Amino acid sequence: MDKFVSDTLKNHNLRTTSCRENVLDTFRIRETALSQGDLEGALKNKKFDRVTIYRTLKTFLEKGIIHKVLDDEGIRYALCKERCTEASHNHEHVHFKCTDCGQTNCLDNLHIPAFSLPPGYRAQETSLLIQGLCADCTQQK
Amino acid sequence: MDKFVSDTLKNHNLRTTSCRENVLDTFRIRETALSQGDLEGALKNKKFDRVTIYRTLKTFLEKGIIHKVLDDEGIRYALCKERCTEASHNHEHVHFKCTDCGQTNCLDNLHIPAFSLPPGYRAQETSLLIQGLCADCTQQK
DNA sequence: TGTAGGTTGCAACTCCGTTGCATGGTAATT
DNA sequence: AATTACCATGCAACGGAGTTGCAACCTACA
Repeated sequence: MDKFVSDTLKNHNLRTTSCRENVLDTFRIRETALSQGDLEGALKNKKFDRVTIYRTLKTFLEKGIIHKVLDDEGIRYALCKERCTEASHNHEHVHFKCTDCGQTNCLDNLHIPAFSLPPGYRAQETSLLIQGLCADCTQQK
Repeated sequence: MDKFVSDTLKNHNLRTTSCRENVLDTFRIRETALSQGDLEGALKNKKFDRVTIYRTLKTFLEKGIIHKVLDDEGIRYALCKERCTEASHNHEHVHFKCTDCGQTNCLDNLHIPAFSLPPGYRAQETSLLIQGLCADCTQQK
């Protein structure tokens, strides 16, 4: 199994199990946001119970290994970059969803510009979802 | 029934039915984002079938009367402001979810600052979700 | 007031989120 | 290498939400 996978599990004090290794490896290889259904499909030959995949995702969320990605179609998950740890989860997320190929990716280099909230409001976490055409799909037009 | 309600239905070429009037009126009164479950609860004495409420929301979405609001907990819906019409739906949404009281509101006065996408990317629609404490909940701390 | 066509309620199905519990597996200790 | 405490898994089960088909009903207009 990949070094990133075993290291990640070890660094977050998680037991290395087949399901966790496979889920994490799928995120590593696909490099895009995945839904629970995507994972079930990708690992269907491994015969993991859907509850196990559900609990694996929940555990990874709690540990800060992945984070939620939201769009019109529902909830997906993506790997957190180095900036996220269990103690200080990254409080700013920028995601791009291509309306053509359907892929959703994190734009880690893009930061949310400053904005001013109404009086009395306090921001703790912000996420920006941009929908449009990704570079690959733009070229094909 | 409220004038806003009957006008809105008429302006979008929708027949005025009891369910549509009540759903729209609930949005008008509550002034916050509502889930299908919220609406079922608010209108449970009216005995509308949950499929009817589901279809009402779907119709309102298509007509641009409401729009989806997404956060960790799932999908909610909120009234679109004047800026949205069926032809040109507003392509920028800013929502604030209070982590204390749980309410989600549109921040119509707040615009998403400019940002620059990676080469080749084209934005069509953007939505910013800010989570934190709203003015009411901040005061109570 | 009658009619055409849109709307509703009901049944039914699927998918996802969630929990309890018994079983099985991992990792630390000896 | 064997033991063992505890965590992880699979299975069953439940509720909620999304979705569709269809017959009955109701709105809007002539």
